[in-house]
Amino acid sequence: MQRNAVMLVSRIHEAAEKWIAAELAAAGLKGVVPSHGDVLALLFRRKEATMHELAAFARRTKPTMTVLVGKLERMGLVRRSQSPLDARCQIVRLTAEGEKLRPAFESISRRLAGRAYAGLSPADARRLEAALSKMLAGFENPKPERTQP
Amino acid sequence: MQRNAVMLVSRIHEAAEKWIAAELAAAGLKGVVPSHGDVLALLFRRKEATMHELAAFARRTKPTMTVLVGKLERMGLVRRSQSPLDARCQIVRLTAEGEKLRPAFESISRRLAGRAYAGLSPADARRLEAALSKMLAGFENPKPERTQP
DNA sequence: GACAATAAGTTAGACATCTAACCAATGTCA
DNA sequence: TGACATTGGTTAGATGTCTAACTTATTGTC
Repeated sequence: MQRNAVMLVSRIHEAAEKWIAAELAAAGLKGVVPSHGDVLALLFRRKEATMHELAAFARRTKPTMTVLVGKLERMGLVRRSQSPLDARCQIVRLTAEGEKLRPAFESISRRLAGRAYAGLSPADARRLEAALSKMLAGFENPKPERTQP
Repeated sequence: MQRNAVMLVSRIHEAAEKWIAAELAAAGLKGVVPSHGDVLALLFRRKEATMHELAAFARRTKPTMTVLVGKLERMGLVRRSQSPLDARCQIVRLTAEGEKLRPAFESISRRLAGRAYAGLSPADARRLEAALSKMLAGFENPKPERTQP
């Protein structure tokens, strides 16, 4: 098994998603996936957001966000309403029920970071973030590459 | 936007998957996702494999592998046949058509690594892999954690 | 002001992915 | 040997995700 950086990144991503999903289930949110978590995370921070803003924040497409918010609405955690300023926009807000989840979310978020950085010195953590940032830039801003046959 | 390690890992994972899918499409494999690539990668290495082995290698469930191999079979890249030794096992092999893809795959794999490590010194790369390995272990072998309210 | 262009959302359809349930073949053990 | 457990694989159904096409509302331009 090769253990190059991309493989490691993939496996960490999958393991982290699984861990988060398990924590959400333990908090009473069975069937909630990390993307739902992103939606709630923005609403904890901003009180309200449009579908478009939620999609951008969660880095998902608009149709996907329609599905995600639809589920959260059926679960009674958020509420959708039409914006009075722009009739095209749907405003999404937390319900009282959704607001109750804030402490559980903050706890999960804190423990996630703790787990990720466990065993790393602050200097190691800084170097890790720098290296990952560089790696991300390499994928997101593709330079014209030297083609190797 | 927070740029902690988990967030960076998620974004790198998504960017890398997108890059790989685009490269596969450019190589004439429209609609082929990285998981299909994992299937082919093992077959390039081993000539044949059971569904179970492919699922373990790609870290996907057996039902998912049924779907993935089904698609590759419809595309004419692999062939399924029953094992003569164990009637339960399906043996999956590359077709001649599938074998033709080997050079393109090796090129993509090489360029992927090049892109991931671009701008990192060998020492940086080593430190990065060590840190990521530690992080992965933290998620996959969850230690009993100190609960923080 | 009329009309094209843009923007916000949804619907439709496809697909990878999962869990649960199932079938068939093999292994185990009294 | 025969009952039971285990293993390999598929089927069924649900869901998150995408692209393409569409609807409706706003904006920009002549």
